[in-house]
Amino acid sequence: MFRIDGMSRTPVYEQIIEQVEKLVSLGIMKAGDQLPSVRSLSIELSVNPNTIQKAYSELDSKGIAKSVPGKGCFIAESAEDVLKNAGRKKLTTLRELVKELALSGVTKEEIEKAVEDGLSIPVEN
Amino acid sequence: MFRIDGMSRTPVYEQIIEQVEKLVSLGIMKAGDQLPSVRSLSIELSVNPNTIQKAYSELDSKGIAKSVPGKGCFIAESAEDVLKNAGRKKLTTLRELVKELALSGVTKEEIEKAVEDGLSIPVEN
DNA sequence: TAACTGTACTAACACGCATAGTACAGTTGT
DNA sequence: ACAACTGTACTATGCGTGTTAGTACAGTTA
Repeated sequence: MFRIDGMSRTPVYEQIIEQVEKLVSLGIMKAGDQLPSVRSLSIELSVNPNTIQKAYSELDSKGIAKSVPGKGCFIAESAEDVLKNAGRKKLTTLRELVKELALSGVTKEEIEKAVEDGLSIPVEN
Repeated sequence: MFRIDGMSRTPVYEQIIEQVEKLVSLGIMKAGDQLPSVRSLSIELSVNPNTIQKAYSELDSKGIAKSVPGKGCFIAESAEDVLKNAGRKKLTTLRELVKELALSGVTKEEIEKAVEDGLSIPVEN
């Protein structure tokens, strides 16, 4: 269910966070669904339990997951909303990236084509 | 001429690189123009000379600047081309960001508007 | 010659990521 | 009640990287 890229510069715990968010965004996981336990996932990914806990506790802080001692870690009711709002904030990043591309000489057409591609391609991974 | 954000997670030397690239992209600096000396810039930004050197030597590796012992560090002839090609590669980043936004529930219209904004707004900073 | 330039090198420190190990408390099924 | 699971907390350690500090050397220029 999860996959870690050991060569990536982004920390393992962040990779996990991103993947959980992606699963929710894709509708593969919904509010109430249980995430793998800290220990089982740590074994599956061959990482330390503390690393998983860090990811889960951060997901908890964000309002994307809810950890319940003794029971497990579950997707929170607020998850979808949180991600939707986070997405809106990323629009700023998009604006800046487009500006940056335009500055470095990439044509308007190339940019618009890339956007179109991103919008049309349904899903992979 | 340069500004460092100490709170940012991106290393100081990378911030310098980005700003040099931006200056070239904006046409503010052109091939042959001299960058501040390692020592003077280190004082101006209150960072270690080694940090500046790291930035300059990386800019040299990229083909954006050319360091000449005894003389200084200058914008390379190849700078514009290098940045133009780098920009094209960032189109992939753009595609992925758009896909990510679409996934998290941001509408096509919102995305296209952000792109339009990025394309239209002339320049600031 | 003096004052500037880039370059090279070692040592040290700080911080964050990750590991290792242990322990405690709540929940669940038998 | 017990065993087996859950999340949580805490300390200690190792490691990589970014940064600082200090010194030194070589080329350029006035």
